[in-house]
Amino acid sequence: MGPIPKRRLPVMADVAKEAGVSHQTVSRVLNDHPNVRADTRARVEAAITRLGYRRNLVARALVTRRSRTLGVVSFDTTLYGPASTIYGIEQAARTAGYFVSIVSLKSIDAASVRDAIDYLTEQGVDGVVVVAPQHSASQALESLPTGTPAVAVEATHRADIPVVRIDQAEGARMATRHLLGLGHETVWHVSGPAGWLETEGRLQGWREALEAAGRPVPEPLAGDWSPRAGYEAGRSLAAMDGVTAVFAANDQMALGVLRALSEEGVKVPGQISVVGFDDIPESAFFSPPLTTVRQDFDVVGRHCIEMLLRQIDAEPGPAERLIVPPGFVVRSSTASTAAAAG
Amino acid sequence: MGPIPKRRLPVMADVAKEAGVSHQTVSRVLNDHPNVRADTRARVEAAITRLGYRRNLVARALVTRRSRTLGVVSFDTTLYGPASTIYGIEQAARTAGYFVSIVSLKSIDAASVRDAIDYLTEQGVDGVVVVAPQHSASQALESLPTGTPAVAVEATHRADIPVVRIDQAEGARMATRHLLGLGHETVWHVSGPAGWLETEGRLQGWREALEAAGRPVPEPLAGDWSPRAGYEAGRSLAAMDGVTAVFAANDQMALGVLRALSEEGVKVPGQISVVGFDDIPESAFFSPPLTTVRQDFDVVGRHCIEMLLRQIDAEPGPAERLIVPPGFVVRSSTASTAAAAG
DNA sequence: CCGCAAGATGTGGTCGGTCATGTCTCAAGC
DNA sequence: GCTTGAGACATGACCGACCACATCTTGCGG
Repeated sequence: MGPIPKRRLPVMADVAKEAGVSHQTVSRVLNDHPNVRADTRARVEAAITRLGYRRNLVARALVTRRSRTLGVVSFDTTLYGPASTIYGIEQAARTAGYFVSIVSLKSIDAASVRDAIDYLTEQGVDGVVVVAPQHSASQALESLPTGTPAVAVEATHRADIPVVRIDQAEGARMATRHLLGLGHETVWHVSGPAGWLETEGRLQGWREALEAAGRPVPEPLAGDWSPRAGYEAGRSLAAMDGVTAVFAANDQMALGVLRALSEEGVKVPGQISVVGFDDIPESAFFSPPLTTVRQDFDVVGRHCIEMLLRQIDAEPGPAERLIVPPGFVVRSSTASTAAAAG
Repeated sequence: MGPIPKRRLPVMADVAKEAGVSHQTVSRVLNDHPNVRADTRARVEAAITRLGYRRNLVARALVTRRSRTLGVVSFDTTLYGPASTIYGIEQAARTAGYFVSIVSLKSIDAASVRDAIDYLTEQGVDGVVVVAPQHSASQALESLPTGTPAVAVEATHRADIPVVRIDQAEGARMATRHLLGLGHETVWHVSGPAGWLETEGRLQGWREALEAAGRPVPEPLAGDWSPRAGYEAGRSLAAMDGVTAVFAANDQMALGVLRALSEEGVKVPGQISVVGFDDIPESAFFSPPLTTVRQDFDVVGRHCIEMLLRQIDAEPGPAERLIVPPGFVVRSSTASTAAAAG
């Protein structure tokens, strides 16, 4: 036996020859058209397995103008939120028979988002979901050519692009009301970085809940989602007088706050109650286990795909806006002031 | 004005007509060939921007037989390790001008890995990186047609597929030696789930370090990477006598251990020292901050792409095996037994 | 002023599928 | 027996790029 001849992969014509039919019939079998006799179909299928034929989706995409690939633009896929959202997106897309091509940005200016979308468009994606909840990203969507199926997570300025978002303000309200309900006079807030839609939604909900209860609104401490930022905010908080309740804009920062307070000898929830946002898998095991707002990222991802596919398949109707309600998980990082006093 | 005519996107021929040249010249400008006169080039470029032309990469892929897309198969992209690795992969791929198509598996049997690879191959990816460090995945790679550029993270049975991996055993040895060096008689281990290569590497390193020092090797407690599993292991450990040092196979489980010990009133590191593995961003802020083995996932991702591209561009040489050394970060969850005694 | 090589540009075929259309067979209906 | 029509299959054009090769320009030496 000589060396195996380096032959190219079999194509449809090869299968056709092998089965003694035309390439068109092979195509019909592949796309299971009704008008193929059972024995012909069997012969073709046998030829396919015999040759190990795989259809070339690139060629198919060229003529159908459908790549069956969806593009995802995201910011920092290392964070729990984006990672989970993308996971949901990928699962839903694949069960629908779509591929997912991902671009994760390290910088969040409008230009890079635009570039990313261009890049994906050039590749011929059938639609795009943008998971970059910053103003800059939201602006970048404006330059998207009309008619390109797209879905935004959190928000966009464009009225013709559907949006899936979690009700951030409501989550913040739940957190704040919970603390107020425990008897705290007011609630301090460690916010996310500027420019993020989540940051604003959570700030707004927190402020609203405070104002609705006629409580003073302390100056928020700005963080950047990292545990370190939370830690620094925690140290400042510990040094201040009269702080009894803190609402951190995410669980990682809440962890930092917890750490700082523990180092300063401040008891949680004895002296200060802490609430987070996200419900990452770790938060149930913080010291103490964290009371937090639950976000269902999975659900967000699935809805994105649903809405995107609807746009691709159907005629464009009015752009939907889907708002996913957050949940609230009470654990041991919050307590009533009565208990604290006692 | 009537409705805007629904015109298709401009193609090369349109640009050619607009610029008064042939499509071939447009192609030459696009691929910046040398033999085009400067003014012709300028005219073509002007036409391109005027028409808003974007080259159709699908058509290009059909004839060049290069999709400039890389496939990634991964298990649970929600976990910090895979997520970070994929992030590194994506960044490196994009700077090299490649797209990344991701398939994340929810079940880890060989069949699904095989399906995923098939799926990607059909789509015409130029290469595949498999980030599924389980035996099953490793086995699935065996059926990969020879000649398909591929890289495995952690391991594979195939000698012709390059591997990038972090030296798990060495990391475990570092952790164990560190604890032994602090005077602990032996070290308990909370391991990962069966079937994972990391689980085995870490078990092996831990056992080796113990045996090298002539210490007894306790029965490991099996976990599943989750904080909850760590928590349960922690409770068992707290109920046992003579436990002074615990090495958890990842940081999340270490967190669970920490939590359980704290609930049982066991002081860390006063009575028991705990070491983790991964160095997730949170671990520096655990209570107490976690001593752990640092894995450079980013670096792994980058190396994967480097090796994959080398395979795609160059002739296949011998398969490389790259072993990335782990780091070790000492924080406050470990202490010497002397201190504990005192 | 011609020849000729190098440079600039055009022509047609090709990648591997799908789609529209055409041909052929065969049974039902008059 | 002949039309008719539907089912089964084949043929050729086409998607939009790249590539090999042909052709037309140039510039320069003799």
